[in-house]
Amino acid sequence: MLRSHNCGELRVSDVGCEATLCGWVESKRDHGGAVFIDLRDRYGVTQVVIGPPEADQPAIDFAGRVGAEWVIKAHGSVAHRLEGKVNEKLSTGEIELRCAAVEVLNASVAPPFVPSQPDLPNEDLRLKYRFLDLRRPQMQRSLITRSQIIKEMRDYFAEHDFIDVETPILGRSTPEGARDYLVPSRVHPGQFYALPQSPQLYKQILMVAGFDRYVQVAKCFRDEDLRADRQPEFTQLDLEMSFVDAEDVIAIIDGLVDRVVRKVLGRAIPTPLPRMTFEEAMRRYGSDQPDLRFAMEIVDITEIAKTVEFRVFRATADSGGFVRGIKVAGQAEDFSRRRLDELTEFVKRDFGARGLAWFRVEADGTLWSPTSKNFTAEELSAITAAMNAQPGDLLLFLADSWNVTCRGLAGLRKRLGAELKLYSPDSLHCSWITDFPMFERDEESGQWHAKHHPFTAPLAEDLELLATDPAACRAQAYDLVINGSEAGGGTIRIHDPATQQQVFELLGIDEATARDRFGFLLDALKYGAPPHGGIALGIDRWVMLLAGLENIREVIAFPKTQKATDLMTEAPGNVDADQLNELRLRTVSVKT
RNA sequence: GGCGCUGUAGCUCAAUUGGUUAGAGUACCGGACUGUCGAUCCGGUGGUUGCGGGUUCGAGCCCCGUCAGCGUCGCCA
Repeated sequence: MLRSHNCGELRVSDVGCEATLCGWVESKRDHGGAVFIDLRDRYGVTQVVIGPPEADQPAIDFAGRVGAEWVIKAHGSVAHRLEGKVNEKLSTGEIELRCAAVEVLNASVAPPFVPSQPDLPNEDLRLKYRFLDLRRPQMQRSLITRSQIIKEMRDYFAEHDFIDVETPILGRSTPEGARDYLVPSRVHPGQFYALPQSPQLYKQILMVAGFDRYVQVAKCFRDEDLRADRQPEFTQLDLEMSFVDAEDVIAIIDGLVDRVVRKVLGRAIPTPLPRMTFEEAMRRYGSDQPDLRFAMEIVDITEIAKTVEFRVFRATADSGGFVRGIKVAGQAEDFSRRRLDELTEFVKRDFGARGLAWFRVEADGTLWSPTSKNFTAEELSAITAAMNAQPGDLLLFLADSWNVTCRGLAGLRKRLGAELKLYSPDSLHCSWITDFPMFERDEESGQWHAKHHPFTAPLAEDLELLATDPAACRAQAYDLVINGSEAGGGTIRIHDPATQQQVFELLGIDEATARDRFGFLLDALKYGAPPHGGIALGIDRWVMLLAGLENIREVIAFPKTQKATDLMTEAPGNVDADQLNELRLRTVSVKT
């Protein structure tokens, strides 16, 4: 090692010792006759002093010429700082390293920004110079937290008899699901591998093979548009277990959550984690990933709406729609017309709502709204009672289809929760959402789609509904939700060929297609497949949520932009004509 | 693909209603300085206001297009 200590460990107890430090020049204070350098590495910052009596003037002048982000080595003796010169901001602030000279290991050109800069540079600049951005203590903390979380996961599963098995990155494209990233085959011109959206099929095969408990930190790829919490390549903690039901998988993950939160955050989270069915989540929060850090539950006033004059409510309720709303406690005064117009625009634009009805609860407990003249006093007080509204509250209602009221109110809830700071930044709420529907119906084509994936087993008591009422058929599926974000999801799988066949038929996957795309799984299921199930956890999201960050790029060393490019490497890029020829590929331009 | 926000010196930002030569801090360069820790002091370099077009006597500011980053809807079994 070029160093004897790191830049975060020297203390008063080391005073008098010799030490050699290596690191980056975080800042330099040049007094002509003495130079102070804050030397930074992953572990911290230590002040290095080059001045008399240790250093002669040429050495001091030399030290004065080092610049920001130069890499230097400093050898000297650890000394108490002078009386009253302790720096409270540094863990090493009671001491300094007094050196006769510094050695430059590598100079740096003037960086476009420095890691210690208080205002973050624009994100495109951070991504282009990621090697500088990653020097920032915040980024180092995030990636260290990520490493710790993964370490705890691996330890936990190793202790529970899980076997880590790697599965291929070059696989084959399967129908349904997200858009695949494709890799052309040179050996088989015109044919393509697909990068895995998840190791789903492989892990089921591993169960058939008798591995019993499988785990993997798996890179996954989905060619869909990005979001603040979504990257085209991401990492899952993927696992699968044999001879289990949903309770067993949930129990294992409860234990994992407890351990990771305890070991990494030093906090306790009560387990078993609370659970809620899909139906309840949609009814109370309008979302299958509700943010349970705050209440603001949805209230259904459709029955009241059926009796009122107000056409928007009445017509919706009478034609099978729903009138549902939320209460924004104590905010009647703080929401101007303009702000309410903004919310109206928001639910129209983002969720296709026809409008937003709102009421203020006046001091005397009566409701006021631009449309309140369309209601009788009795109707208004019925609404007040249903919403359990108090003077000063603001009531927001959507009158629409079930789906639009769910999505719109969930959107409002999420937005208002953040804007009004209805939860503390460090609150952590984990819960399970269970009993998802097996299928969703495409509203236009009427085609059924698997809500999770086509290998998901129905609840035993709903098995008959497969044939009679697919919409009502619930799945043995469970999602882990952390702070309103989907942090994991899994299912018990179908291990019976007849049921699998039935599901494929419903999904419109004919036998030939099924055989072509995943015949190997169907074959495997015939050779003694144990009942099995599992789950995949979104590691990037776990880290983001546990670190209290709002963006997944903050926990990924080299993330992609919203247009799926890497600003540092400039991927994707062009390739040589030779490479394309070898693959029998040609690009075509498409007029837009 | 739709909607929205942002783009001014290397970096972070300012610039009144559309009005003089686009400013500040920091970084950088030169100089001074022995106890600083956002060092300080003196001096200096640095601008096609993302790009293209338009309106106007006059555009950083208004309009259209375009590029990039971000947020979001669609999409994400």
